[in-house]
Amino acid sequence: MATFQSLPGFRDFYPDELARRNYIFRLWRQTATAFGFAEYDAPVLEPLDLYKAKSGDEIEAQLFSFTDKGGREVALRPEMTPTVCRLVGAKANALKRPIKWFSIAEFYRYERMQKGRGRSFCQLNADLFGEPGPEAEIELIGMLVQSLCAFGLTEQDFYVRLSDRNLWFYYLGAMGLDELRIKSLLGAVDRFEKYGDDAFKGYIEQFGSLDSDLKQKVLSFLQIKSLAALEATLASVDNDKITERLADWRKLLGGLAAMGLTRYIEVDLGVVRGLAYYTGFVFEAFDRKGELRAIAGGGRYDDLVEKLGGPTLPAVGFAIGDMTFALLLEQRGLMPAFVQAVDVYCVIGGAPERAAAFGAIQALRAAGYRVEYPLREVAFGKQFKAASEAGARLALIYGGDELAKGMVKIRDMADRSEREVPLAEVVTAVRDSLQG
RNA sequence: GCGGCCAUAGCUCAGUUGGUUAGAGCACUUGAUUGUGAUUCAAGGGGUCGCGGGUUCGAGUCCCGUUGGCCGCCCCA
Repeated sequence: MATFQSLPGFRDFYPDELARRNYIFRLWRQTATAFGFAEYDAPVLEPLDLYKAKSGDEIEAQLFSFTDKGGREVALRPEMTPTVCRLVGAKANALKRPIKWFSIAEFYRYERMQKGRGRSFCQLNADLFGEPGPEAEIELIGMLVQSLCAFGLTEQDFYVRLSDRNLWFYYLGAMGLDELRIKSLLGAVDRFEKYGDDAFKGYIEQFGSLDSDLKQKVLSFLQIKSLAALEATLASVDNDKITERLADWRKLLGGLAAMGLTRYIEVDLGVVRGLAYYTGFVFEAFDRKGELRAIAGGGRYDDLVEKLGGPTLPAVGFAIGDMTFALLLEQRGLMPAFVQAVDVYCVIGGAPERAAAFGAIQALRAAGYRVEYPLREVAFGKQFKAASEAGARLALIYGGDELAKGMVKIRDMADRSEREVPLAEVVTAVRDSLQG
C-alpha cells in the first residue's frame, strides 16, 4: 500500500482516464466554439469575499478556504460564475456585446462524496452577458442541448426542464404577497418534489400560517407543464408584467422550436433552483431515467455583475459537470474506448540497423506520424507482437538484409503484405501507405 | 455534520469453528523464439491482509478505535 494517497474526494487521472476526460473536453470546446463562445480561464484561488458576497454561511461551509501566508482569506473556486462576473465586470465597457464566453475548469467543494459528486470536479461554463431578452436563453439552451447531443445522446437520454422565477414573482406578487413571502414560497416549491406538503413547513414557521387558497394556487402553478397551461392559468390575472413575460416565453419557446429542440424541452414551473442569484428563466438538464443527479443547470442572473462591483449587466449562464455526465455516457454505452494507436512501428535488427532507423524515425515524427520502436534489442518476433499490440498500421523493418540492399521493408500490419523501398524514400512511402 | 455497508497482490476475488511459510485468475516482466504479430507453455516480480490497539499459546479471521472507499440523508452554486 502506498504511503501517500490523493486527498479524499480528489481524483487521479491515469492515462486512460485522462483520455476520457480529454474526449469530453474536446467535444465541449468544439461545441462552444461553434456557438461563437470565446474561451477564458482565471485563477483557481480567489479571495474568500468573492463567494461570501453573494451567498450565505452554508455555502461558505463547503468552501476549500484558508488564510494564505500574507494573511489573506482565500478559497479554491467552487464555481465559475463569480469569477467570470469579476472578469467581465472589470472590462465591461471595452467588450463587444454580446459577450459570449466559456471555460472548462476544475472546481473544489468541501463536501461529502457521493455518486456523481466529489471534492474536485470539472465543469463546462458558458455565459452570455449584455442581452436582457430571451434571445440569450435561446442561445444558451441551444448550446446546452448540443453540448450533450455532440456525444450521441438523444431526447431518449435527457431533457431540459425550463422554468421562470420572474413569473412566480409576478404571479404571487399580483396576489399581494411581499418579496419575503414569495422567496419563502419559492423555497417550498423547490423542495416540493421531494417532501410534498412538508415543503411548506418553513413558510408556516416563518409566517404563522398558510392560506389554503394560496397553497392550492401554488400547488397548481408548480404543476404547470406547458405554455398553454401557463397562459390559461394567468389569463385571469390582469397584469402588464405578466403579459410581457408571456410574450418572452413565446419568443423563447418559438426560438427553441425553430432550432428543432422542442423534443428536449419540458416546461416545468416546479423548477426554481435553490440559488438566490437567479432572476428569470432557469433550466436544468436531467437524464430521462431519473437515476442520476442533475447533469447541467443554469439560468439568468441579471444583478450579479453589479452586486460584485461591476456595471449593470444582464447575464445568462449554465454549467455542465463532468462527473454525472461521464456516468451518463457510460450508462448509455457512449464512452468510446481510447486506444493510443501508433502509425508506424520500426522493427530493428541490431545496433547498425538502429542507427539507420533513427534518421527515419526522427523524420517521420517530425512529419507528424506517431512512431514507436523498441528501446532495447528485442527478437524480431517480439517486435512484431509489440507492433501489433501498439495498433501500428505499418511496420518498418530495418534488418541487415534490407540495409545491405539500401532498402527498407514496409509491412502492412492489417493485410500482412510487404514491399521494399529505398532508404531515402521512407517518409514518402509511409505517407503513401497511410493515405491509401 | 448524520447513517448503512465495505477494506487480502496493480485489478477481480478465495482464504474452513481462530492454527505452520497467505492463494487463484487477469495484468506485468522474462524465457521457449538470433527474421515475422491475436495462440500455447514455463518461470519470475509484486502483500508488514488499510492503520493502531485489545482478547488469545496463536489473529487475514474475534472485539474496540481510526483512516479510507461505496451508498444514502443534509446540501448541491
